[in-house]
Amino acid sequence: MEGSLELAKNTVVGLLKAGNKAEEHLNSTLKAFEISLQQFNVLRILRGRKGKAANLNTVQKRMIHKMSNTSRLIDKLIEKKLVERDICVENRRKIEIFITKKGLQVLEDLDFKIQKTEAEILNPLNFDEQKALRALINKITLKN
Amino acid sequence: MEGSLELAKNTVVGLLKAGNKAEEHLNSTLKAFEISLQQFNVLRILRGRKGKAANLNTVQKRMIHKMSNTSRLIDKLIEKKLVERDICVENRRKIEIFITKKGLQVLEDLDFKIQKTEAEILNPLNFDEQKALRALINKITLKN
DNA sequence: TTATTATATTTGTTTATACAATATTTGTGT
DNA sequence: ACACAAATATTGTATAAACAAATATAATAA
Repeated sequence: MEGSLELAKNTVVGLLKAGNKAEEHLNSTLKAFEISLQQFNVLRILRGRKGKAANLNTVQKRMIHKMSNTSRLIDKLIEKKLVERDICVENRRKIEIFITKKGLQVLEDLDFKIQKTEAEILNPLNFDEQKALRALINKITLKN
Repeated sequence: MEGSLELAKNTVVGLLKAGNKAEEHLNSTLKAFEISLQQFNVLRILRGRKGKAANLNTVQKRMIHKMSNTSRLIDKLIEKKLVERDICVENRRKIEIFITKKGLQVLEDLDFKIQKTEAEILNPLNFDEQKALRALINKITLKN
């Protein structure tokens, strides 16, 4: 019988490698657009809010990486005119971040390419296997 | 019925988040030992060779991250006297990397703590689920 | 009101990473 | 032997990340 320690070790290492491989793959797709995976992810988070503003905290919580310096990431997106930042009037400690039309346009241009990349990453898995994988991963990620 | 595009997107994002979460968890365990996950992983690769030397290429291929600059990572490990580097006599382009006794000792000190961390990461999954996860992940990682 | 604490974001600094360019050695073809 | 290409590792440089400290505002308590 297989040792559970060995299994856990292999599973964790595999998880890290799979995650990194996916990240590299996505980054190489994004490179032509001069946008990082992090930046792309923030744009998608903002688009998902359908016009509603997001403050830094909200964005940070949904980000892939922990990233204590999301401020600077937002700065980059502002430079590129993909998002805008306002000070929140009800609570001047907070900021409100919006995606711009240009940002939405960039996302639209990227959508298909990213879909293709995602499909390539998961290509060795059929539909049911993908569902199984997502379910297992969610168990890990959503706890706590 | 669920769209396969949506499934793929969620699965990939989940994979990235799970990988990063695991990485953060491991890094925080390693932090007390002033060793990074990358460095730890290289040490484990070298230990796995049981005395045989490894050249940079070999190490690189087994690393979690792609890392074009493994040289400098090795430099750090040498500074800490955890590994040694020689020029390969048969092919002077290559180098030979060994783990030192001190390196092995550090790994031994870490083994239990890392096992515990790995167990914590996978804690929401039972044995069979871990096996299923590993199998799915291997399919993704080992292709190509 | 004033001092204290908590919240939200930004900035400084150190370290790590990505990417490209540069050696250095070996292999190949002429 | 020589020129040229391939393999292997290292280094330079720009960008990103981690971590801690600082700033600014708001909430609370005395």
